[in-house]
Amino acid sequence: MNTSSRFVVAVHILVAMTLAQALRKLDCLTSDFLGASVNTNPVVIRRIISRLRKAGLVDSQPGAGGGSMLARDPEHLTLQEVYEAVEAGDLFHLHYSEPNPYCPIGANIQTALKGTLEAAETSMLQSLAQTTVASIAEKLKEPAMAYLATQETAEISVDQTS
Amino acid sequence: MNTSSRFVVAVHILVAMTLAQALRKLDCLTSDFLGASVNTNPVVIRRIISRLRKAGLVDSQPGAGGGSMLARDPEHLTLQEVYEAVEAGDLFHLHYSEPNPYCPIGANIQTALKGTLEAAETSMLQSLAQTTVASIAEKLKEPAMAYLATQETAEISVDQTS
DNA sequence: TAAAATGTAACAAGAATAGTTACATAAATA
DNA sequence: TATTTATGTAACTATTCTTGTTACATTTTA
Repeated sequence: MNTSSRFVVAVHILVAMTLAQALRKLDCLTSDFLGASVNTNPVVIRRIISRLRKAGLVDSQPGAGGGSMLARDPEHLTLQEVYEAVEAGDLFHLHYSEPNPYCPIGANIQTALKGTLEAAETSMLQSLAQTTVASIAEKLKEPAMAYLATQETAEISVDQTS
Repeated sequence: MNTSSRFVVAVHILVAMTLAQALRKLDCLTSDFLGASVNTNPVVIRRIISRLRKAGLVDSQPGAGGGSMLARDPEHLTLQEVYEAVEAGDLFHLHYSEPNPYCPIGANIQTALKGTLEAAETSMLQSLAQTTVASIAEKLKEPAMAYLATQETAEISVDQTS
């Protein structure tokens, strides 16, 4: 009755990259860093990034100083594309076992429902297409800037005590 | 990434009831009969009917001659109502473990996404609301009538041989 | 009272997701 | 060149959800 959490985590990752780029000019974020933000294992992050990379939404760089970064302008990257990159298959499950082909209902129900189910999935995707990664990042810009300010203060105080 | 098959099976059940009522004036269908049409165990049918009953879409009658029947006019029963009767919870999963509350992204991403996710789910439901159980049943009327004709012929031939 | 239904608990099987460890590979740097 | 720091991915476990199945109490009709 629901999607995996991959979609929401994928948006989280892309928003983090958008803000890192906009606020700190960071070109790469590591799966360790992203795992700490999402609160999961770095391998879970790398698996989702792997799907985003295959869809052309991010690039990755192995080795020291590496990580992943946006491959697309977040202003023109919609949540529909993110959804399609990380969620596989149709939204609606059909019957697990094929319905009885000798029953006139069983033999025809899936064909009869096809159009309705496709239209419903398309409506959902068109709704997601109205939102961009940049627009979500914009909502988080304020708290992110406030956070960075405290971080820089903390760094200074660390410098002072060392 | 998808719903359970309960939704499609629920529509199957309701369409069967609609056609039984329209073509044969049958007031009740048993879970055995429906299980044979859907191609699953009768208990699976009874579990789905249990949800439909709690939502007020069908009535059931225990005992000999019992079964289940529509409690609503199929002309005004939409697939949105069927979906909501058998699928629980939100369409989109949020993070499994709460994202890091000390990260400005982790602390705010769910709130920032809420509106978009709700709008997408609502779009899907509004699309399902455009289709009634009766309109799906109408598509199956032709094959169902053809099937009943062969069944009656078979019954007659059985009568003749007995 | 017997037969034919439902309702539901209990348990097994299967699939998908997420979490974890491990390790090969790649790139930067000392 | 060797070390460090990343990614990529395989393998395995745990959890959750769904479905399938058996069993049995309960209800209704005949």
